[in-house]
Amino acid sequence: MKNKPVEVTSKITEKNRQLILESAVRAFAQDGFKGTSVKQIADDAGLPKTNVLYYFRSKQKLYTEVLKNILHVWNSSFDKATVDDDPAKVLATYIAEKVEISRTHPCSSKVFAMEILNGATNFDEEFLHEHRTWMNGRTEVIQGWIDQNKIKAMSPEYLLYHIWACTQHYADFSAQITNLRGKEMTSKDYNDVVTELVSLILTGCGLSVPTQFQGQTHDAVSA
Amino acid sequence: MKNKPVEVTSKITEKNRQLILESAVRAFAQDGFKGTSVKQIADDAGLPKTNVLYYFRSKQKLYTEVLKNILHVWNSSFDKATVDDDPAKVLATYIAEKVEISRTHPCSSKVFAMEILNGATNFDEEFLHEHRTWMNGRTEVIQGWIDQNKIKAMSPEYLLYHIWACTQHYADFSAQITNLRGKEMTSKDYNDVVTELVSLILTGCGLSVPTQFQGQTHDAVSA
DNA sequence: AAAAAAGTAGACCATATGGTCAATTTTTTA
DNA sequence: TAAAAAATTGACCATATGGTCTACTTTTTT
Repeated sequence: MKNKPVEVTSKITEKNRQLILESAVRAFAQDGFKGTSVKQIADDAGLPKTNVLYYFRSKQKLYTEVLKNILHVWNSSFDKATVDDDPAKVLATYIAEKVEISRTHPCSSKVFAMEILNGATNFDEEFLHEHRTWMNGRTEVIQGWIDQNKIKAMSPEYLLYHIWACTQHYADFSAQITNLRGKEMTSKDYNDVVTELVSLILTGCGLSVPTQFQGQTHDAVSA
Repeated sequence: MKNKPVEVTSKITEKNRQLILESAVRAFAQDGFKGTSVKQIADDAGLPKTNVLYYFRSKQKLYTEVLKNILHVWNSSFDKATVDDDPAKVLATYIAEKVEISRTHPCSSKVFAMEILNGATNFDEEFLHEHRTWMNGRTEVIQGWIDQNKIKAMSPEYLLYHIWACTQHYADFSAQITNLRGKEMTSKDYNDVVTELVSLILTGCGLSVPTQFQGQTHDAVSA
């Protein structure tokens, strides 16, 4: 009786690869590709440096793997939205999801940001093409909403940039935010961010905010 | 007759320091502090490595100097705005200025971004304190506008984060944007960004857009 | 023009780096 | 249980790194 039929990688391989990847994403987020040493990652993972090179054949290959893993996280419900969906709900949900990713995967966001800062030279052509295709599809949907007068006339492309910018900001610039507030953002603070940002963007698009995305207004007057 | 009374640094010192700083900001923007080598900077400046260490005593000191220079660029007209000013004009001008800085000083913006990504460990306490003070002053002004019902009730703090995020995005993520558009942003594109962003943010704040910040609407109907 | 100061630059050094090799141990397979 | 495969690990290597030292040249000062 074979109890390991299709499984190509052994348990121990999978466990160690995962362990290394987790250390790697933290390290690369701290110091970028060039600034991170294999030893640093190995120490963090509690393994000898040789082991890291054993599982991933080089620092470059490891980095590429980290990058690939990150892109998995990026998927969102917006990917499947159509022109027939309600733009307010779709955009608000998208914003909420992206803020949530910033909160739960700050290191991934940072590695991604740093890769682009450094010139985005480590993405393969396949990903770049996919990304362009995704963008074209999404701007078409938004343009469709505009054509149907569901949202204000505007550039769908820049709108998406602005949503990305704001949502990723909370991961990438957390050090600055922490300094300004004197303490780290809490889970509740992230909820406030969603409320504020959904209100800003949706109002900016000429949409009203769905009730489930309305927070307590700061100086709300009860009826 | 002394024709060099107070001048402490000689012409040649000033020229070389400037030359090195310019190479340094480009290099650090590419690879971050740890990832950049002194030789890299020296080669770019066309000087032997020893010279770079002669003018700035260490890589760390050079980096700190680069950082300090960047902060000079950051000043804007918003710094002096008061609660009596028109929020629409002040915010629109601030957005326009910040986008312009992203366009004209992309490397500075990138170094700053990377420094924060890496944990913001190289700012001195003086700067951090100044930054907090600036923030307190500015959020007070915005809160004043809210209290006077000039703009919608919202968190002034998050509003500023979102303005920063969007405006800096065009410098920091230029590689991604260039890939998506298939070509670099032109000066005209940056004008469009200002128009789009001012419209988004101001509308989001419940303000109408000052005429000088209104661009050609995409499907505008002339009277 | 002589002395002092500022600037240039190659040689050098200790350390860190990415990566290879070979030897050994552990795990899996038959 | 024996052979094969997978995993571990220290020794090792060529190169790159930040930085110093020393000798030399240029510029400035008096």
